[in-house]
Amino acid sequence: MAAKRAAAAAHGSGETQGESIQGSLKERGIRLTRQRQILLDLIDKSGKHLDAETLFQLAREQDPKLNRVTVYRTLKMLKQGGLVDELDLMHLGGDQHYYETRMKQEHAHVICLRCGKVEEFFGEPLMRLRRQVEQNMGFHVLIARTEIGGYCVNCQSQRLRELAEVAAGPSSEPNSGEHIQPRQRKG
Amino acid sequence: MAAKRAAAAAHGSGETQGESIQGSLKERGIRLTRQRQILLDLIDKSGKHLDAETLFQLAREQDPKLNRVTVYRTLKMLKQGGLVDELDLMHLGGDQHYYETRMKQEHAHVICLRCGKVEEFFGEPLMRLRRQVEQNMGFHVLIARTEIGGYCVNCQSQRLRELAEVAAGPSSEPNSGEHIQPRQRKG
DNA sequence: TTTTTTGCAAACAGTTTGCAGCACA
DNA sequence: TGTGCTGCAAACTGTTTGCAAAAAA
Repeated sequence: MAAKRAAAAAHGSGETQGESIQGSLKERGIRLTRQRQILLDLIDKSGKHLDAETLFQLAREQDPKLNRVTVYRTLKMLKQGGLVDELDLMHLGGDQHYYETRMKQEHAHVICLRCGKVEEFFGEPLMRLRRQVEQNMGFHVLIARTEIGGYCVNCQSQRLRELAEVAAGPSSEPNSGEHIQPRQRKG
Repeated sequence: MAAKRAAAAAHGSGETQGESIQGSLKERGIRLTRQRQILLDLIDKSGKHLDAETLFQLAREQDPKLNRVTVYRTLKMLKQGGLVDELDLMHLGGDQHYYETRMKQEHAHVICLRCGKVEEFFGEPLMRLRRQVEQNMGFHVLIARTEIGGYCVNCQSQRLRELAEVAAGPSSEPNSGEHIQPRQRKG
């Protein structure tokens, strides 16, 4: 996988939460091209965590000429501008990155290592953690990322069921919601 | 060839964690080859977060024939065996992964995006978070990873100083401790 | 001897770069 | 109309795989 430089970009820390990504870009004098419009729309609307390739596939449905490279460049721009956050989601689906708009409240990502379901956890421990790091270490926090891997409720009971009826085939009905699929290489 | 040395004895790091990695492996019936011995020693001793390439370079000093692939395979094995944790450290140094032994207490990694210093934060918010995720969501947590990016105390004052004396050259004395260097590509 | 494990070369995934031409402000 | 943006091809990084030879148990 490729290397990317995690440039210490100037994330405007106390930013006004109400603005759309599009608005923010315009303010920064960044051109709002057709391609970018498509990509921003997708990122903005899709509640899911998209990776570059998925985003590319979706974008191509609207503009078949749109190039993969443009997706990467746009994502990089948004990341450096502090408009999207980059996630790894425990690398369950491979080594690609996932993106979400940065407008939301701070949260952890809770990933089921069995079914790939991704849930978000909001709560005071996260604020507390941030505050403590800032106070105890004098650190100025710009980005915080928490990812938790394990087994979701469904998969836990699922597993018990499977252990019980050893002979039966897989009858698992996956949870609703967002899932990333554990990736396996060729071979 | 150099015989195997039961290195479990003396590791100068004052931690008597109970089990050594080597011990755990033996229990699992995994062969303790010369190469693995070297790699395990390095991972165990080095307090730092090593990536595969660095580990490879260090290992090669002891055994010039040792191959990069062996490093990856060993790391994969250790990861799957739950003996080491895989970190991203905010991708500051690129997209490679970093590794640390899993024996320690749960902690967050706090990375300065300017000087690359990596510090560890231990504290109750982390336990609290884990507990809440388990209780509120019925989730069974296996791995938790928190990475925080921002500016360390030194770099904050450093920045002020730089803004003040615009003309002067870089006089920054980096912090002591572990640093990863923000990487830039060719070109 | 039997079963792993290694080394080597080559493939692979995800991402980035260089450059000529196109398009937005 | 000029500067920024796009598409294309090709490079690049980090990692994995297939297979024969080497080394543990």
